[in-house]
Amino acid sequence: MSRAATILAMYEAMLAALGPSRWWPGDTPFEIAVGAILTQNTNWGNVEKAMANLKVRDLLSARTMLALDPAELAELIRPAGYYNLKTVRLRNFLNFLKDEAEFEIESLKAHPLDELRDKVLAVSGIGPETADSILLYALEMPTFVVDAYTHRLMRRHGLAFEGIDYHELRALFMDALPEDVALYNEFHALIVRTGKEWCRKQAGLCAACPLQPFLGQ
DNA sequence: GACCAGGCACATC
DNA sequence: GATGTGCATGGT
Repeated sequence: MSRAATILAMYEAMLAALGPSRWWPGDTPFEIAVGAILTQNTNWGNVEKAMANLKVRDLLSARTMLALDPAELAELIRPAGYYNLKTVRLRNFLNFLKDEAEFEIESLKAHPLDELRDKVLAVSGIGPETADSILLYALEMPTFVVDAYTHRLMRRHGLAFEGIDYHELRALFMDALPEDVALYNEFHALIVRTGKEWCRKQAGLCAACPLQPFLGQ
């Protein structure tokens, strides 16, 4: 089987085992973008606590959050960890939304994908995974999200060389798959869900993992 | 108490 | 250009 065919077959296997994901967890494009920043190297459960702090105070809008005292914002997002750092990163992104979109995140959709991706990546604190998460899940633009689970999965299955970087791994998926927002969305979600369930950092591969049959291909 | 979780920027060599 | 380090909470 070609690598592209294997990748598609792995997708089908994960989908059959887990069912559709309905990602990203978040009600609005702005909420999704905030979650993408807060979840950097952090358990999603902690992010939910921070999001709840913002939501219950009705602060979940770009204009409102930028007007907040940074120290207050930091206290609200504290459960998400790295809260001082993430306060700076969030504010960098909020200023970007103000300058580039007059606080209307969805207006960013008017930009061509590659151009917008470069602009978002230029925001300090937004790296490739966060940028792609925002573009794919908040703005529904066709870019593939690579994360630690994706690296681990592809390495363990011998589908990517050791030390492959973000850009190369993203290209590997985008070359193998048709350009399809819904497919990219579901694929990344399934990789994360599969990783959480069966493929933690130090765990061996579990026989029950839907991807077990693909080992060694 | 150690390890882990949907990264990123920056320092240093 | 590669490698190391700081950032921090909460669950297992």
